[in-house]
Amino acid sequence: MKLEAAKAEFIQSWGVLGSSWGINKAMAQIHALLLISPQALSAEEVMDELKISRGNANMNLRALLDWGIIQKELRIGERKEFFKAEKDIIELARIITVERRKREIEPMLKVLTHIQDLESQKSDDHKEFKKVTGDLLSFTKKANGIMEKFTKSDKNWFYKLILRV
Amino acid sequence: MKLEAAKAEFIQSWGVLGSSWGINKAMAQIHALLLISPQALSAEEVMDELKISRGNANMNLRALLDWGIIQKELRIGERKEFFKAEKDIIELARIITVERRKREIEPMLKVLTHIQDLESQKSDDHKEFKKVTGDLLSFTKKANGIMEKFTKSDKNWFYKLILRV
DNA sequence: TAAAAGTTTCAATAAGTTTTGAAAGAATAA
DNA sequence: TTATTCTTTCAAAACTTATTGAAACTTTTA
Repeated sequence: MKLEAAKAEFIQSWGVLGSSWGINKAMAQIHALLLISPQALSAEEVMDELKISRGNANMNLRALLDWGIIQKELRIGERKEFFKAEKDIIELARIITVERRKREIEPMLKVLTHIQDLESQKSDDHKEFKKVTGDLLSFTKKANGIMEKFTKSDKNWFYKLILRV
Repeated sequence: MKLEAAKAEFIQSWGVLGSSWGINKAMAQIHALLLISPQALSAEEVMDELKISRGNANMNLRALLDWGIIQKELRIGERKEFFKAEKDIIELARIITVERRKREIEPMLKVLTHIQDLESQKSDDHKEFKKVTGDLLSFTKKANGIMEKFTKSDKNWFYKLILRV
């Protein structure tokens, strides 16, 4: 397989896979492109490589910056901004875990905690509701704990975990 | 807080949260409704409770069946089909893990494995590409292994893991 | 067999999301 | 200051996905 073909396949697939995680195609493809690029790229270069518009590139580069998985690079003597991706996969996983915990797990914990505070009643409905949402809350707390641990531990924690699991 | 209000909040929030995981609102809400319902519900009842159309209810009930997180229940003497959700949260997590591994991790492993087979070259581009996609592959394999372990272990594995982590 | 009770399908429409490209805004250089 | 280079914004268009509701289909009952 030729390098160019492999790159194209990687970028395309990243776009498709991204969708199943609720990440839009352009965002996933920009990320893939920056991941495999040895140097930081300008917005212009991203647009050209992926054949997307200026607005689209700008918007999704900002979203990636916002997630913290790419960074701006400024070069002295150059007016343009360049963008480079976090290449350390464990660090990437860590950042994504931090963000998903913040954006998805925390709101879930908030809702589940809020609805625990129920006027007492002894109907089946009430019992079932308490039981299921209580179980869900306790499970979510545990998953949350593992995620937090992972994000706060050193780089090898994950690999050590695998050996033990 | 009154039970009815808590139920409504849970169902609404499940719908919203679902979206961030790429699950459509109706599907997430039907799941939430069945989760907290002590008895199995008919398509009719789901439509009424959630104010959605017959087609929508049917389509999303089938999607949930397809995921394996709800089941049909047939009652003797009744022509209607009833639907009930898996209530055991660990079992629910297990099923979701099995499916996501199949639908998301496996295609990713396939792509990453496929693009490893590269014509040799010694450009920076080539080196960076091999390194990043190789790292990604090795990380994904490890994550895949953990997921597989979880799905094949007994119910307490997850809780035991938490104590050790 | 016909009627009744239910389920499934699907074309049309609605709703939501992404993308574009032109215009406005900033920052630097001349 | 003005021109130049780059970034950001945003309304419109394109595209995608979800939803509806009527019609077709299936199964059971009488």
